[in-house]
Amino acid sequence: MSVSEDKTLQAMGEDAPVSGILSVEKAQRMAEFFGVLGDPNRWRILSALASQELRVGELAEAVEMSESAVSHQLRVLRTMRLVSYRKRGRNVYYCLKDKHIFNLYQEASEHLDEPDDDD
Amino acid sequence: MSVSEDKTLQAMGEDAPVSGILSVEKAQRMAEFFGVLGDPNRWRILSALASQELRVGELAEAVEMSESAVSHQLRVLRTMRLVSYRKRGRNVYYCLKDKHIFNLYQEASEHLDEPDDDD
DNA sequence: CAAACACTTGAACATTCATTCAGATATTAC
DNA sequence: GTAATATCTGAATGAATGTTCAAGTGTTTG
Repeated sequence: MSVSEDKTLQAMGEDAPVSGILSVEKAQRMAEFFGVLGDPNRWRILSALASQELRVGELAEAVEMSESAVSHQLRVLRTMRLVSYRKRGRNVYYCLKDKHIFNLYQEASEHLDEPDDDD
Repeated sequence: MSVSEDKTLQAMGEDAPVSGILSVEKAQRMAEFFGVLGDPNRWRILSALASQELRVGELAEAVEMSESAVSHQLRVLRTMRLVSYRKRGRNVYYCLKDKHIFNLYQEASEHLDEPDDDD
């Protein structure tokens, strides 16, 4: 990326100075990331991992999904670096990778809890 | 990552005290909201509105989409209360509804820009 | 009034995506 | 070694989703 780094409100449009529109590439990356958070079962998995490290089997039982389905979703979450894991024997323990997920959750919650001023 | 002393962390699991898992309903609402942000064209629309209020036609031209497609997406964004609008004559002006979108963008950017410590 | 304009809506189509199911890999137990 | 356990993977199926196209509102202009 040739342009300066983004930290603020202005950052959103700095890729296209004239119209202030996100570049297709950046928009794509944003969409991919948020799309991963666009599934209820993935949120349940993430929330389960918020309190403790869990094995795949425990995770499957906790969120009431098949182990296969959980494994598939964990791969997606791994790809987006939302979870990390460590292998011990034939078990694999997963946990949240960083704190961004909490901030995103909080920000979304605030938005969803906001009253409808006007519509 | 550490578990205690983070109230946002606790909030994520407060619906299900035992296992700390988000309720199906809450997970569903989260997924619906983030799912809306899981499309590149919607991000381009939002970024276009970040700098200025725009009509549907202008928006369509700016993001290089058909007016119909833009209108469809604006309905989705309206449903999630991410944009608001005002009618003037036969024109409809759209703008961003609140600042949460900026915080979400920034948080996601930080996450995406993070180096891969381990994998 | 009719025509042009701005925007919205509904159905159809193509694509994407999450789960299931069967099988594969890898580790531990006997 | 074989059996059992834990997880992963690939193909297939069904559901969800975004765009296009055509038609539908509502508003302004001549």
